[in-house]
Amino acid sequence: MSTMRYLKVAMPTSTVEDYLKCIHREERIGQGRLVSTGRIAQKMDVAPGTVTAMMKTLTETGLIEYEPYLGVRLTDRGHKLAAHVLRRHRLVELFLVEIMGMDWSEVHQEAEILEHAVSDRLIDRMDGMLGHPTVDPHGDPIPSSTGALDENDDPSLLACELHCDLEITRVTDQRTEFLKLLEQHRLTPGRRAVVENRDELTETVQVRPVGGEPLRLGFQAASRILVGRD
Amino acid sequence: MSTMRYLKVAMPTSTVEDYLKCIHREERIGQGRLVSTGRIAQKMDVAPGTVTAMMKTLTETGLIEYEPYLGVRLTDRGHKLAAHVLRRHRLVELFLVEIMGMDWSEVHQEAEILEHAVSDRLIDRMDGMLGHPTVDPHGDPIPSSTGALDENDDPSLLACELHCDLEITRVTDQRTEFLKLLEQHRLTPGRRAVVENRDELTETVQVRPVGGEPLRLGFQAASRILVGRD
DNA sequence: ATGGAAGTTTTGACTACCCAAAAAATATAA
DNA sequence: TTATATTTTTTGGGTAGTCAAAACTTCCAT
Repeated sequence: MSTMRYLKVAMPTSTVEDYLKCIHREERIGQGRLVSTGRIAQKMDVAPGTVTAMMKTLTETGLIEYEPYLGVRLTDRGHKLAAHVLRRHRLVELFLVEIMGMDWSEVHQEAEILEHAVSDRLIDRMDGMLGHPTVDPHGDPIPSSTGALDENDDPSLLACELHCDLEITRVTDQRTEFLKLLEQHRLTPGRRAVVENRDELTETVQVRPVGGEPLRLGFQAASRILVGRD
Repeated sequence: MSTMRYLKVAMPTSTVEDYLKCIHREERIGQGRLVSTGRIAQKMDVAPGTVTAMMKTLTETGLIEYEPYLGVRLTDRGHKLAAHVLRRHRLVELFLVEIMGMDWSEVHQEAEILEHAVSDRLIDRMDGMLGHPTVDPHGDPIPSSTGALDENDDPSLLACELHCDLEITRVTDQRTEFLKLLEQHRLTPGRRAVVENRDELTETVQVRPVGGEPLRLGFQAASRILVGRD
């Protein structure tokens, strides 16, 4: 006899989708360690108790495994659902930039809402229209329609080689103003740049984009710009 | 001294937007008469008591005027908000047909959700991309960004002249299967047709599209196809 | 090893929806 | 004009999501 548990299976609400996205992201940052409810509360900007309550319902729907006082982790179903939301989000972002001509710095907010509203049929059309792209305007990988996601593990400006011509591959910061700054300095995905020096005392990195003025970034900011060699 | 009333002013929920759309439509059908809560309940597919409760909150937010036991009417603010939702809905529908290549018979459902999710900025882009259109794929007029809406008052197949070459201008029925049928018979907005006869006994109308086989429609169905003389 | 500090869960309460069924008002028909 | 049918409102109750603050665990430093 197998131990059966009854799962509530229903269309996930957009709130649930947002929690899953959050747990997915934090799981990656924490390299697979359990994600604490406090961390989720902070990222989702809700009270701690709200998260505990939600974790219980996500457990009942089989989307996460929850260890009280320790934290949570996504189940396979949770991972798959999170990947689908991410796919919608990132395809929408790319669509808004490529087809609608919007600025890469402003599409995140828009996609944050549309990701819950576009149908699979519409998403597939966008996907086709964009030529089955693999990354969004920020260099974030787009999960496949089956939920497969291959994160690149490029180093950030904090870990890459110095004095070496590198390509910006990804920016993992969605704040509009930060993205606008990068755009002004030609530090957007696809462009090339050289890290000229790294200073442990001031905790800054100096990066020079090809055809642009050098920019000095704090370690935190630098860690959100990933680079690869051609 | 003026009689001041405190209004709750907040971002309307998508539920509120749906109620306003419904009242707007029924107000038109009823030619300005008060719309009964029962009718709203039926169209919105909710229990009567639910509507009464919602009418109270819509009154508090200044979107409708509510006369208990008699019915409701939109205020100016209610009209304006309904027109904005309609604008979003209809621009999205046209966008899905023109830019995304979707079928006119299936875009209504999609727009029903997207109308609550697209930002003003995105809607303005769609509007520009489409060349500031005045009607959607079903011939429904698109309200201006200020909320102005000019309904055409073309006759339906039930009221138009017989044996006369007319242009289909609008179809006020969103059921996918009905729209597919019309498409097969070349009875879509922009095409031309002749009403060959109208039978009071069988309550049917025979319409012959140019370049298509004649189709016999019931009075109800016929009343939802509007025509104009070029 | 023990006494805070920090983090987590529980509790009670709130808003925005929704329903079923009882109560009240209005309309209709004899 | 009274009785009945119809419609509307009220009442009590439910779910999803939220917060504040009390209660409880866990962790860490002495």
